[in-house]
Amino acid sequence: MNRLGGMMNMQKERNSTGFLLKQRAFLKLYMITMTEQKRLYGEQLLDLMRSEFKAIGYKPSRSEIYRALHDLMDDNILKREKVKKEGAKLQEIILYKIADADAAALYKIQLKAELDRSQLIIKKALKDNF
Amino acid sequence: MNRLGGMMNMQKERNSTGFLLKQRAFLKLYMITMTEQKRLYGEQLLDLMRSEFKAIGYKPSRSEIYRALHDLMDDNILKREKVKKEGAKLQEIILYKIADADAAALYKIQLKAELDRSQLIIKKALKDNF
DNA sequence: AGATGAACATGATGTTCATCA
DNA sequence: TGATGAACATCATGTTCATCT
Repeated sequence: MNRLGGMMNMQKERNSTGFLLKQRAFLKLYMITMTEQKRLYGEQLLDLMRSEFKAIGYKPSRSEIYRALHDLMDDNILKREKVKKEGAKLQEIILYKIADADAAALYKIQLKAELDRSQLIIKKALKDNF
Repeated sequence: MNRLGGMMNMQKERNSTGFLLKQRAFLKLYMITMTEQKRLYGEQLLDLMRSEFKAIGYKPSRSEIYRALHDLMDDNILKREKVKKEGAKLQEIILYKIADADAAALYKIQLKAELDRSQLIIKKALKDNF
């Protein structure tokens, strides 16, 4: 079916039918921005997201946060730094930092477009149906 | 786990984590509104949706349209009417009409809330990340 | 042949369990 | 014992196939 066998998979990040953006992408965007502002580890990022969106009624799951972070490492946008958690217990946590600022910026630009498009869809639905 | 065994499943229509509304619900809303305005059959509803959203880049699949329609019949919001398609071929099509206007109105109210909430999520993301 | 719908396949995401320091 | 992540389960949705007039 694919005429050029060597054409392979660019742009995985896509909604085949083009409906609203996916939660995973949404979370990746937030993980980047939050990491730009402050070094945090997974559990903190989860708590922060939940408290931020509590009023709106959105409560992301723990796994989805970790999956977003792992994705961003695969994309070479974030990198990890293992750290001994200060305090009594010797526990290891994983702090994230930006690995490639340009790649991060590019991803954000793409997500901006996705968010704008999603907003258009919702606004149109509100106009058409109410 | 469930203290009251007889409590059973009210409110199926829900996003467990409360992210954006699902495509199915979005299409059900449109199917109701379009049917209020004009009696149409499945394939026409599909074409209409696709042309309406072509500019935005959203192209719903045929099956998802039919699933939305079937759902609405299960909900007793729409009902069907088999009709011989006028023109040469004797072909049967299925026109939809509102079965219960109150139920339709109620569903729309609920979807309005879902759309508003989704819009809040997207607006917040635009504000927080850009 | 166009319209409908079921069957099938996959993707997105929630839930549970294991591990590690 | 809290943090991390993998394994598992399920739901949402796209694709393919069958049927009927």
